[in-house]
Amino acid sequence: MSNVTISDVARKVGVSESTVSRCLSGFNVRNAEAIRKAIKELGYRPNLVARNLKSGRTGLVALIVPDITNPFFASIVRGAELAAGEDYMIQLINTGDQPEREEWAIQRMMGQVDGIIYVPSQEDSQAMSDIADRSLPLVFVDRVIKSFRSVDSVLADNLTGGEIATKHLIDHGHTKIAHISGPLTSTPGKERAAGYSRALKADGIKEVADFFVESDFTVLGGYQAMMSLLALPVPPTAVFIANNHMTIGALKALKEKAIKTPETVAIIGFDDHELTDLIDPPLTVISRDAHLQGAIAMQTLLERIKGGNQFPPKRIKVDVRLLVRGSCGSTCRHRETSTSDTNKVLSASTRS
Amino acid sequence: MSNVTISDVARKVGVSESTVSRCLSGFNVRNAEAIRKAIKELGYRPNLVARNLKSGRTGLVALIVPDITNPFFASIVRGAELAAGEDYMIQLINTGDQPEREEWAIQRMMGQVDGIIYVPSQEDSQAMSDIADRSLPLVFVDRVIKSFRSVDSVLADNLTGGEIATKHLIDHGHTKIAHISGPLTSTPGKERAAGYSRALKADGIKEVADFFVESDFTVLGGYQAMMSLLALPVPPTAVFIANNHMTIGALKALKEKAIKTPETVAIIGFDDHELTDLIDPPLTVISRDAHLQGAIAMQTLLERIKGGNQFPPKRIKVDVRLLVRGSCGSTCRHRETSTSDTNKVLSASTRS
DNA sequence: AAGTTATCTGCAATCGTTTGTAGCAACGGA
DNA sequence: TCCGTTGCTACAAACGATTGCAGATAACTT
Repeated sequence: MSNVTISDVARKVGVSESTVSRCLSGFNVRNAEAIRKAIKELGYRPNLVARNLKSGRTGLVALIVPDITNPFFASIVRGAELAAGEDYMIQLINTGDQPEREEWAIQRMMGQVDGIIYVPSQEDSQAMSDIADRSLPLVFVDRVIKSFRSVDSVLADNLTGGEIATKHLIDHGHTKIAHISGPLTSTPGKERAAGYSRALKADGIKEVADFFVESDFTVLGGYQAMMSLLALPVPPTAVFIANNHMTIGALKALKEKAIKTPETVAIIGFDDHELTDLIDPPLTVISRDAHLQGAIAMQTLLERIKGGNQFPPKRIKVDVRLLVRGSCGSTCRHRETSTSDTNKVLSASTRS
Repeated sequence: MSNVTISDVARKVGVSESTVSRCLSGFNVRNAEAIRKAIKELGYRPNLVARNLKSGRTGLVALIVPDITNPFFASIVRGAELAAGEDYMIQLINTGDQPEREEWAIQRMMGQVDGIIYVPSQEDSQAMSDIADRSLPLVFVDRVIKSFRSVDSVLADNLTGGEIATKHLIDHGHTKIAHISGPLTSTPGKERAAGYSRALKADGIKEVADFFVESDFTVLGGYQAMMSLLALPVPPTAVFIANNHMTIGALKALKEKAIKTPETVAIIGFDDHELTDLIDPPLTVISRDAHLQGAIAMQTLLERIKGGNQFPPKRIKVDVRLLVRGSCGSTCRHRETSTSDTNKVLSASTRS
């Protein structure tokens, strides 16, 4: 109960409320000492809600993500928080990839936050019609909604990632290369699949329809997809899997079938994990700096909050790199390939 | 910019602001239809900040955790969010286990949220003096601050967990059993270590000072602790490790030294992980339902927000269970041992 | 000492809602 | 016909802070 107000303090000291207020905001005030004493004695804390009403800003930023339990999104959130500093607090919402919940969240957040960082589930969501009208600052992360071309976004270089991953498998002599993709209605699902196709085409390998399985970015989906690949008359000898959850599912399938990796089936995943180098064999993956991605998103949002629409929409792509471990049959020596070095600058300022 | 206010709507329809307000809160109003139409046309959304100022509540609950990147805390947050429903939103703060940041967070949250769910880093934190004065509802999760005996808390049954873990190693014939513990200044660190000691004592095994390494719940700490154990003249044949991060570090150490698990050193961890059954060997752990723990915490907090101090402080303990996999030398058949089944229903597990 | 600044103070309006109170009309029962 | 009830409505006062403005006091200047 925040029952002690600024007027209690004022009364106790014998000055007006405005004097106390000014004292708090750093102005020179005659009885500053007495005021500070009274504040301490009464245990007064300014009511931020009232302050915000007057100032028109809330100091809150909404972070709408599919599932904080996914370490990748957790890192994004962490990075965003670090970049927010002390001025902005984070309001977290998990959507579970349910469009209705996303819509609800957006509606609820409007008028309550100063801006939104949003990882939408589908490229054709309708949840956003209002947000544009009311010009609430918004940044897409990891995925975008197609109809909002003029909104800032911070994506990974998925196309290049998919390409590098597939090329890596080709370089190991594979030609029967499958892809377990995410939903093609989502940005990363679509782009990584495009990278896969492009790499195959570049090496003149014909795409086999059976080798392309569209799944749903979940553990179960990855499991089922891998099972269906293994059941093919001519199964693939290598699989590129489009995200971390599906990779886990696929590995469970391989383990269940007692199929050897990388001897029988080589595996390359997308997005790293704390434990990827402890599993057997250590997993080769395409990785990116999720912290950085979250930090850039927050930074962009804050600029937008401050600057309004002064500058044109940004479309930022974060680097992707190949972490070679054991699951494609390479040596375990870590080799890293990076798409470019353009955003190392931000990296330096946002790291803990 | 939330520039369209309730008075714009009122003016457009030709009624007073209060009529619009009442219409929004479900009262019978003559021009209800016209009002709804005007709201839609103008794109009016009530300013929640103003509403909150009047009502005195914010609809916000702070969740202060050490690190959302730890899947265990992520699950707690997720569980808490689900239990919050649509009435309360979550404000997330990562402290990185830094006491100053915890204190800052608490100060900042007061007067901004209706309640706090808090995972403190140390049992003797000073951050909390104000919170008690101002009787802001509070629930501790996973860890407590000693000087606040009269605050609700939702802990795991760490003592039993440590006991079961150690007993499991004893049952496999081990006598040279080490423990890598968390900080003894934290609740789970202390209690799990106590469980370890109790189990050894129960079987008449003498505690060896060298086999008890106090670490810090981090990956690096676990790595170093395991290294020091391996460097002993007589190294242990089994190790109970007090949390997931340290277990990862310890496994890296074992892998680096090419030491076989469970043949040379058996390992049992605390807290499960998505990938624990994919690593080699699959990891035997003590586990608990983090989702549930978060959900109970939120539920308790909401009761406290509604009911004030009507009921005495709750100290809830969540069950712990043993997941037997391969890292202690058992068969891979999943066996589960649970401390009890009392808290399948949320409200059933209250202990004084 | 008088005039001019500079510095501080209190009053009152304001942010956008909600809500108690009193007024007003319509309606029905006697 | 008159009065009591019902059902809405508008007015205005909150909620707890910030801030423009004008007045008051102090501090200089000459």
